[in-house]
Amino acid sequence: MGYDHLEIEKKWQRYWQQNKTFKATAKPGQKKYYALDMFPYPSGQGLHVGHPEGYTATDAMARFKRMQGYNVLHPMGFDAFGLPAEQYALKTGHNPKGFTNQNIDHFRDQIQSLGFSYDWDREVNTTDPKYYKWTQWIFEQLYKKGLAYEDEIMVNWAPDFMGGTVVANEEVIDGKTERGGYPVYRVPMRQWVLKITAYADRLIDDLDLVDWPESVKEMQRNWIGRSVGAAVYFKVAGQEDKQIEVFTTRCDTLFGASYVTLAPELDLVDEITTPEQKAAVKAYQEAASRRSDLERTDLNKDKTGVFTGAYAINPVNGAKLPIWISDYVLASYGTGAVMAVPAHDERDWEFAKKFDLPIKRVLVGGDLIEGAYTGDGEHVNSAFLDGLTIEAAKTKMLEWLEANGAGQKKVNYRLRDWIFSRQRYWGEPIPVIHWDDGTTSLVPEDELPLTLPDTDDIKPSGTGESPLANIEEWVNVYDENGRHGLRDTNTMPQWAGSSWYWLRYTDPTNEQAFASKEALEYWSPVDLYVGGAEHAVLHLLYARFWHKFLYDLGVVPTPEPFMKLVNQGMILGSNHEKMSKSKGNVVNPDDIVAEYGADTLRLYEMFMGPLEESVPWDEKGLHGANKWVHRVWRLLIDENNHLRDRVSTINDGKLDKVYHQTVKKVTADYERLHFNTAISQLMVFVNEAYKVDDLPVEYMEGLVKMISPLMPHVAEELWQKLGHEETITYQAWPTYDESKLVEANVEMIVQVNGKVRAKLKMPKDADQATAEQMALADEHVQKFTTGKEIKKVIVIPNRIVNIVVK
RNA sequence: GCGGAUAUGGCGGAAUUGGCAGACGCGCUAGAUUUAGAUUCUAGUGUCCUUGUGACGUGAAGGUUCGAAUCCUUUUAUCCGCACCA
Repeated sequence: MGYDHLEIEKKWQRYWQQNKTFKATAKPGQKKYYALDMFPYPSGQGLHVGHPEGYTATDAMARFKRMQGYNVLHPMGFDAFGLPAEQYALKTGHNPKGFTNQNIDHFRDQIQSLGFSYDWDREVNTTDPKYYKWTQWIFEQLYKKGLAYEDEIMVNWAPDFMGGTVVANEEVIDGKTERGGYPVYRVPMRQWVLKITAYADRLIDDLDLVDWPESVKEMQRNWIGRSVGAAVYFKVAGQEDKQIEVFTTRCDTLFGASYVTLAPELDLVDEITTPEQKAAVKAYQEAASRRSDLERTDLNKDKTGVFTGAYAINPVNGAKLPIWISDYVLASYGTGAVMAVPAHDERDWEFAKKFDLPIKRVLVGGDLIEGAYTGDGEHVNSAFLDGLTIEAAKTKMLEWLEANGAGQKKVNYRLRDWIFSRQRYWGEPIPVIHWDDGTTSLVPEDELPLTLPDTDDIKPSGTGESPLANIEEWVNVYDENGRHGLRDTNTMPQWAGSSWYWLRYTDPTNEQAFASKEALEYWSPVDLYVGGAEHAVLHLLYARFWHKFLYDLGVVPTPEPFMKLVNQGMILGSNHEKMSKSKGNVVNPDDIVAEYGADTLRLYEMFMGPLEESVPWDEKGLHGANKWVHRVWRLLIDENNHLRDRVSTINDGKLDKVYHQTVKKVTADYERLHFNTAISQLMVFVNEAYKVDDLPVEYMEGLVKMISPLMPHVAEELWQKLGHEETITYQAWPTYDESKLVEANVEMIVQVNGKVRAKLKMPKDADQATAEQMALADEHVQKFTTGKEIKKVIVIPNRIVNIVVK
């Protein structure tokens, strides 16, 4: 009878649960390690093989760190507000709560079947009022600090989506909703907005504090899009009370400005347009407003625009510049106005060519017939800037602008404030009351959580408001003086609950605070955070924003939440394509666990390749992983399920070197999350162990410990068979002896002109002369050296001898 | 268009500092065990040829170096992100 995964995995999962083996308790004085997974949205489809990849990596780290003496926090929870549940509710007329909780139970069962060492007493669920009480509390603190405000803004209105809802910019793809593909229109609406832009600089600068993939940092920097430049003020000729503020990163080219361009949507356009141009401007504005963003960018190779009839005065030389409108200038970026320098900006150059506007060179270099010159060079035709290069000219121009009140240094961001309201039922209600007298107030903190009304009557309101608007007994409120008001019917976006959950895990049942100061100080920050690359910007930016806000309030101890971030790669279908139902290449982890066991799945997913890379699923590879699980078992256990006689205290020394090498490599590789190479080293060790007669019990215990982070069930069972009663979870990690790795003789490579010609045993640390002499004396080497002049001999001790001949 | 990443046998991948390219696994070939299959065990497995003590070989082309998968320049392909951001 061999290894029976069904019986053994169930046995140890039960043991861990009954003994609360992984319960984490803050122990001041003991070093801690916080290993975190991005918590899942519990979809109706259940777990996907992609989920266990990241989960196994953090779990292996958690188990490894426990054995190294760390007090480990390794929690799991559910990000359970979200669209599918709401859609289900609208379709079936049931409350999404029951459906969501069912899905959570299913997910939890699936996750538990994989043997992860989570402390389930710390499970969080974003839809639990005890949890979202604190999501609402954080919103209220933002409101009190002026970082949550209502504004009439252009939003993405999707009237056919969910009975009409507003979606965030990032949820719009090619003018359609990311989910469902419904058309999106830009309309003004009153929305809750969070002032994430107030944190723009710190969100960029503090990226230097964390150990994250460079690609993610770069994406965040680009998303925030900080650009340093200048605001320059242009007076409108003949209307001296009117001023146009432009933003430029190239104030050094101000002498080369030949016209000014405004976004067609600007109010100022109507004020300055001359009567003769009114009709043309009006027509252009209408045409532009009808074009979607897509048409204004992707599809638009050709520049369009209309002259307003008005002129602006260049503050630096008094030149009269025509004012145009064009949709290549975006109202949403900067001030919606640019000074056009066609000689040194490609867009301006194209526009000037098309409308035959003057192109004035102010920098030496390039050919202005061909296109704009954007490189560096000496300035010309620029009065006090002549002879300077770009950087020096910028500084000097800024000084001039400031001294003359014509402009100043300015920083601009691409990042916009975060539209925070959704017109949905299944989200955290925004705890705000709008009174009939026009005032607005927060739901008092001691009345939180403001819970969702428990109703099956969830229908679109039809007005653009959420289904909550239909529920009169919830919406209508009266204060102690009988004053009537209406609750805000907006709910928060799904990002809200996930913007602080790692803090809640540190103290998940606290009713006085979102977490105690002691718990936060002990467990913060998260040491390792693993999740998909799709969250590189949004989740991670919002999470950092909230964390920093709480840091400023003095309620969390670190400026950044996640010290090390790793994006696991995708597991592709066996056809190298992304797994999807329509392609029929989806693998269900339940089937793998049933057939091969969780240990095999875990081992295979970690052996497939580097954690960060996307790798195709391979049934044969999975089978190979299973073979190795059995191979380890058989190494130690005989056909009668007893420990083999070969495992004893006898050590003939044959495994010394490879064992110590293995401990060294596996320890270092686990530390770097290089599980695939750690596993390959363990395979090498097992292969060697099969070749010898005596298996020292010390080494076998070391082996079982080293496989335990990856294959915990089989490791527990083997540990028990080795005669131990306690779980392997808290056993000390094996150590290695550096002296066992070195031998008296080393093999040195002898090259002639860089080509390997011999491999010679030499005494360790043989000096240069000895090594050279031995190499030259070698018979085979001589075949390549005789009759040739030896120019040089390079000796790298204990490694290589390279003989250069001619 | 801009930015980032990747490219190594039939496949997944390894090579921590510029020092034996292809560890480990899959697959394949041959043999052993087995009634047979599965399993297990042993040996072999980059390409080429004149089978050697050989030549070539890390997307392509150059370069630096005694020595390059690794460093530099150019280039191609794929993936990801952004995209008239002034």
